[in-house]
Amino acid sequence: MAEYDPQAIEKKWQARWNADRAFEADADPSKPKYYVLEMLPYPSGTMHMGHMRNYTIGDAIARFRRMRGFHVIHPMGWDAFGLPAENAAIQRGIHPREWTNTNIASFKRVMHRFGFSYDWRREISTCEPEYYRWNQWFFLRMLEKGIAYRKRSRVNWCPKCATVLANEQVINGCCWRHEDTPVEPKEIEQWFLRITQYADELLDALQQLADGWPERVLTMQRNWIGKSRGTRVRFAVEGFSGTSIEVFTTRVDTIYGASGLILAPEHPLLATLVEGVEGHAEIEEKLQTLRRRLTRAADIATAEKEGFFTGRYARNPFNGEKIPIWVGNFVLMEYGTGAVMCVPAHDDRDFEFATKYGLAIPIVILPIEGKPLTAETLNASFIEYGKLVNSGPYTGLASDKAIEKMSADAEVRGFGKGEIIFRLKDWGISRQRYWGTPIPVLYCEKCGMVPVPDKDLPVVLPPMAKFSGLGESPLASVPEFVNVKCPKCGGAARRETDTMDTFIDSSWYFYRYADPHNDKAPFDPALVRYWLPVDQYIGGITHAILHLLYTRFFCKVMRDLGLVNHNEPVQRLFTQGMVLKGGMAMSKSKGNVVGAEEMAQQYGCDTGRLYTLFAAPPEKDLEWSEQAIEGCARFLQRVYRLVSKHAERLNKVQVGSGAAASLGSATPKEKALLRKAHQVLRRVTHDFETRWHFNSVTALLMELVNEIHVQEPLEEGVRPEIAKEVFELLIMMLNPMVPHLAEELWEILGHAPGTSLAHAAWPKFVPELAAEDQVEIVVQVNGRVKGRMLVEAGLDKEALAERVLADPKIAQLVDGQRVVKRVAVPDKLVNLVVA
RNA sequence: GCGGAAGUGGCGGAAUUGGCAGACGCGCCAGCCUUAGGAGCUGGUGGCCGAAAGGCCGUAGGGGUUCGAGUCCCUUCUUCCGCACCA
Repeated sequence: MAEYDPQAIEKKWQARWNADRAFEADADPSKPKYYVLEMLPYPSGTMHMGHMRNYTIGDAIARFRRMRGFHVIHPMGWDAFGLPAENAAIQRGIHPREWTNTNIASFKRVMHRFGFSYDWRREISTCEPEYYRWNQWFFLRMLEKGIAYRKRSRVNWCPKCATVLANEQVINGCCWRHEDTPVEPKEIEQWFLRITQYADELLDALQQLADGWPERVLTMQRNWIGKSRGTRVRFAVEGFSGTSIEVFTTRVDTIYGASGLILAPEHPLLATLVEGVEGHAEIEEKLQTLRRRLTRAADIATAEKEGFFTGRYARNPFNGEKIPIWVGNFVLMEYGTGAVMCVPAHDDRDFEFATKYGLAIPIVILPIEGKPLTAETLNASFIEYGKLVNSGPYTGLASDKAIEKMSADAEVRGFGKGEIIFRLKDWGISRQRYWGTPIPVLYCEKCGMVPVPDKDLPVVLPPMAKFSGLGESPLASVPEFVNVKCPKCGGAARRETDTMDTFIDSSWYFYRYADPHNDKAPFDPALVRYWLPVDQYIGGITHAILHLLYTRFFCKVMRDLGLVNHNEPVQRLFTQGMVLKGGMAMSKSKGNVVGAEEMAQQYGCDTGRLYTLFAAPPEKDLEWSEQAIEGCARFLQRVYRLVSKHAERLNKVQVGSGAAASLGSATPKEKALLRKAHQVLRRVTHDFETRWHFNSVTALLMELVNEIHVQEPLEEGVRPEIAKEVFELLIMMLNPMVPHLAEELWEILGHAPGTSLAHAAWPKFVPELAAEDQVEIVVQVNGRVKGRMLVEAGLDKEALAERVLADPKIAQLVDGQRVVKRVAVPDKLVNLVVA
């Protein structure tokens, strides 16, 4: 008998699928569609089993859905722009395109080697002009709508390289190539996308995603958007008529307790304020120190609070009180107004600051219940809502009422208003890098900023010979690229030399899959209407915030452009766990990778697929074990041997009428086999449809195989058509997970050569076949298991209790005791409560 | 600090709605087969007591609801993850 030869089998079936175009599907409104999407990879390094887990899960789902009769779109592509390609160019002298394309070729080879059921006609690569021209097109549309705009913003600057560094190139506050050189902040003009315009909608729509997205992803997005309701209040500065400082607070009810204002060290007003103040030079120096610490400290959050008095005072607009203006390292310029009021009695941070620097700590909120606060007993701030005291006309109000009233009053009196602010900031997309999408605008001496007309798209990334990693945006060093004529006036103009953040590429790529070769538009809306939104997205938790927020934002922009008619791009999201080796995520630098190709070489990809599905539920991390994988290899061998052994007897037999019809005449062995097979089928189908616990699915299939072994020899007491039906059930259930072996066994069992299982109909669960004739009833006395007995299945509560009590052995258990209560659960148990 | 997830044998992990805890696999033990085994097959494998029958204990700790709790409620502890001086 032939042994299981995964290498030969896998090669054979991959060639067959390829020849049959088995996984190609075109839009067909008469059929239900299903969009399974795995996050597109950044092609870098070698593929390891950590990568493969993602695709294996997606492939199992795609294959299952096909068998369920869906028209499945399952595409793959490459997130091909990015910094590592450019770094490789700098370090090894390879062009980024060459480096990237080599990696893509290698990734693709491995994916083919694993037999993933992709429709390769839809493959995209984001670094090709055919793709990124549409990034440019979207950018121009956003420019028209005022969503894209320019403003000055801070970047990391390495003085030695004389270049801008990406965040990833900053290590411990220093340049990645000059580890002793601190990065300096530098302000340059950059492009932004107004994602904040959609902040409210991005937040609110999370509710609709509650069913299909993991709770923690929703929470992370919610926190990232960070909606906060509060009040903006303007404090006039003493001695500067017309100059005021605005603060944002969520607790305007505590404002009578403000004993100071604290500004962020970068606050723009500071320069004016401290000018001419006594000890000005000293103050300037302190400011410089604080600012430097802010840029350098890796752990700002845990840093001790530091600050100093500016020498100036402001007036609390509510009570006219004069309060000192301070600078504090813990006040963030990026959030709110970059200035806070200091209410030590009712804010932890202010309390710490005030205690350190001796600011007053007036109490203005008292707890509703419990002991009132006094200055003597106050050893920490009281931050909860309560009742106002010492607050002028607001004294006696509850916090929530006071906030409402005081915000309204501030507006009436003209020094503030209620406001909602977000933590979310606009998306800075300018990158001073080469390997990305050129931003399609130019700057004309006469006309200023001019968008590149649509007809001139794409703005093609010029080939570059040298990558020094020095200087500003690399594109600035290519005169043929930079120097152009203004499309408006024909005069001299120069191109924008920055490229786009690569998150743009991944924000809409899965729309392009629906219509990947369209050269008139990013996609045909009709095709997108059919295929989108994505039914199931699968990827790592690492993208829980940025990618998934940006893609939601893009969807809403496309909707407002009239390109799509849905509000959310992804209906269900699944975040799979990582693959660990030695407790750590696989990575080349840690030297703990299990290469996908090596793995396929040693065991075959089906074994690798099965192991990644079996070793842990898909959402949990999975520790790679060389020992445990042997178990999966053994199981597949066992299945192969089992089917081969019976093939000769079974492969001429027709299965068709179905076993259900002949149930009445079935032998005990046949009944046992069919029962197990259908019990397993019921649970496997449920798992494939809802929660994808492939580990449990695999265990069930192992149980079925064990049951078949128990019923051996099948030649005695099992008709071939029944045996064959059971084998077919097993093979079809295996197909989504180990498709190559399943196809081979299908053929061995007598199906015409090349009859692919890819579109075979998923077997139908037959309840009568799964039903037990007899069930073992657990008999409990006072909740403790005391015995078991076999009864016919389906007895109702009363009948079951009667049957159990009629049994002499059971009667003995409660002999002489009074049964005060009988609890019966049909087909499960009887609990006798005795006094 | 805030938010999220989770704690079950030596290990990975099972356990639809509250109903036999430990399925399935790894490892380990014993046996069979074999010239040999890092192959295959059979049986065993939560702890304690017991020759056995059987009994007691057991899902991080404590308490509760219930005829019955890994599952529900309260509480304490631990671990992992995310955000983190967000005013």
